[in-house]
Amino acid sequence: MSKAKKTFLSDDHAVALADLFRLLGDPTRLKIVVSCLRTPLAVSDIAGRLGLSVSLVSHHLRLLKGARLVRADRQGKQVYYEADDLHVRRMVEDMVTHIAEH
Amino acid sequence: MSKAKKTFLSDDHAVALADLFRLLGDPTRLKIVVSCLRTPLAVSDIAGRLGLSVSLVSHHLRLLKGARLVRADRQGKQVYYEADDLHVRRMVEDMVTHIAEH
DNA sequence: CTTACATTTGAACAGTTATTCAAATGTCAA
DNA sequence: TTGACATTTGAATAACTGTTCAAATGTAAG
Repeated sequence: MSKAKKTFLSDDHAVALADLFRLLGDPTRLKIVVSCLRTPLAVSDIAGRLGLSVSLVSHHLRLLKGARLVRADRQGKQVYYEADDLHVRRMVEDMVTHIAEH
Repeated sequence: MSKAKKTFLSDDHAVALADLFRLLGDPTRLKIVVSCLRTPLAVSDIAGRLGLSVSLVSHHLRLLKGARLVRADRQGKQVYYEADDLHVRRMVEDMVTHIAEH
C-alpha cells in the first residue's frame, strides 16, 4: 500500500461516506445520536429529553440503525439504543467539541 | 469548565454542526471537497477530474465556501479552491481512510 | 474596442426527505 | 384471555435540494 495519501475518492466510497454524513446532517437526528452517545437510552427517554414525539424518534433510529450508527438492545418492553461505531462515536464527539469551542 | 463530557447538544450547536455534516452528505459535493483537500484546484480542473459540469461544481463550491469549508483564491481568470478549516480537513481525511479500510 | 476563456448566477424541474397522525405490533402482568 | 405500556410501521403532505440549461459576469490579451 502506498504511503502517499490519496486525494481521490471512488464512487462507492464517496456514496458510502456521504450516506454517513447525510444521516448526521439533520439537527434532530444528530441530537438523537449525541443523546445516546455514551449511555444507552430507551426510545421514550430520548423523545422526552429532546421534546420530540416517540414516533419521530423511532423513524430516525431506524435510519441510524440501518447505517450501523446505533445499536438496539431490547430489555423487556423498552428498547435501548446506543452509539455503535467507535470511530464514528469519536468523530462525532470531536466535532461537537469543535463546534462548542467555536 | 467541567471535565465531564456533555451528551447534550444545544439547538444552535446542533443546527450548526448538522449544517456541516449535511454539506458533506452529498457524494458529488464530498468528492469536490476531497479533491481540493491538499492542493488548490481551479473550478474547471475539479470539474475535469470528476467528470462534472463546471456549473454544477461552481454551485457546490458556493455552498462549501458559505460554510467556510473551502476558501477561494483568484489568480487571473481562474479561481483556485482549497479546503479551509484544518479541523474539518483532518476529520474528512480520517473518515475517508476509515471508509477505505472498511 | 472585440474576442476568447473561466466562473458565476438564476430559473425550472425532478427526486428526496423530515414530520405528523393513526393504526399495528410487541411485551409483560393481572 | 384482557389491559396497559412501549415501540414500530405506513401513508400522506409539505418543504427542501441536486442537477441542468442558458444567460450574465469577470478577466486578460490582441
